[in-house]
Amino acid sequence: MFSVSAKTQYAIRAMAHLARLEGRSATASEISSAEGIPLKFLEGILTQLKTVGLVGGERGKNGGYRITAAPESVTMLSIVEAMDGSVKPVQCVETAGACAQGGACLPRKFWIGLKDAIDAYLGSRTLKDIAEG
Amino acid sequence: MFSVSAKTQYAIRAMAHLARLEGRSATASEISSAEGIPLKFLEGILTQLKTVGLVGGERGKNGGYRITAAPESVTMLSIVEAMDGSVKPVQCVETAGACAQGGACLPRKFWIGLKDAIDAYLGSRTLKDIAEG
DNA sequence: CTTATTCCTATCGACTTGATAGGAATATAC
DNA sequence: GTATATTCCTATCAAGTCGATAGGAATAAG
Ligand code: FES
Ligand code: FES
Repeated sequence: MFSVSAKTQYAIRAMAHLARLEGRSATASEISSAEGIPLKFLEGILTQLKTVGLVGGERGKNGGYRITAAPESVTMLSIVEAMDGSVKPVQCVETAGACAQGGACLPRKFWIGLKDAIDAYLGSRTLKDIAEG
Repeated sequence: MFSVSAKTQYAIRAMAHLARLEGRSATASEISSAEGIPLKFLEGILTQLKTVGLVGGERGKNGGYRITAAPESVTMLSIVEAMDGSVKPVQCVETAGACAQGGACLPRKFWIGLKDAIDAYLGSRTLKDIAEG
C-alpha cells in the first residue's frame, strides 16, 4: 500500500547523485551506470526534472545535467510531485462538494488530513537528508 | 500520487454503513444498493474484512454482515491494511540491509519515516470519525 | 425442498508501469 | 563542415494491476 513508483525512486537517486557533485554536471550515461538506472528510462526522468526546474540540462558535446539549487532547499515533496503529481489519495481532495454530503463530507476531510500529513512529512525532508554529502 | 484504491474506499463506506447499524446486521445486497457499490465486488470486500475480523458474517437465509467492534475502536489503518496490505512505500522498509549501504541506508530511513507518518495518521482516526453517527 | 444468503474461483477489458528503440535537435571539437 | 557526443522527442511493448462481472458451491432458515 502506498508504494512509490520506481520512477520516483530513480529520480531521488539521480538527484542525490547530482547533489554530491555540488553543481558540477554529469551526463545521463554517467548517472545511469553509477546508479544502475536504465539509460533510456533515466533520460525521460531527467527531462521531467528539468521541466520543473530541479535540474538544468545542456545539450551537445560536453553537455549534461546539473542541480539548480542547494540540496538543503530541495524538498522531497518537490521531487515526488515532479514525478507522479501532487499527493491525492482520492480524486475529490481538490474538488469540494463532489459527493452527496456536499462541503461537510467527513470522508473527504479524512483524506485531506492524510494528504496534509504526507505533504508535511515530504515537505520537511530535503535532498541533503538523503544525499549523504 | 498515493491514490487509494476503489476497493479501500468502498470498504470504508461499507464499514461506515455497518457502523451506523450499531451491531445489527445487513446483507451485501442492502449495502450494495444503499452505498452504490457493485454487489459482486462488495462481496469480495466483505469476505476480506471478515477474514481480518472487522466484520462477522452469517450464511444462509437471514444471514448478513455485522460490525464486530465499537466504531471508535476501529482505526482507519486496520481497514486500509485489510484491503491493500501494510503501508510500504518501498520494498526495503521491512528488510534491513537490502542495498549496498547496509543498515545505515539514508533513503531507507526516509521511507520508513514516511511509513511511520502515514501509519500514525491512519492509526489516529477511527470509523467513528467518518461514520457520522 | 425452496429460498436467501455468504463464500469461492475464474475470467475479462482497461489502464498503468517499467523498459526499450530509433532518431531528431543541438552543441562542441577538430 | 564533418564527426561526435549529448539532450530531447515520440512510439512501442510486455507484464502487471485493478475494477468489475459471472457462475456456482456451501450453508442455513422455514
Ligand atoms: S466529496 Fe469525496 S467522498 Fe464526499
Ligand atoms: S535498503 Fe532500500 S534503498 Fe537502501
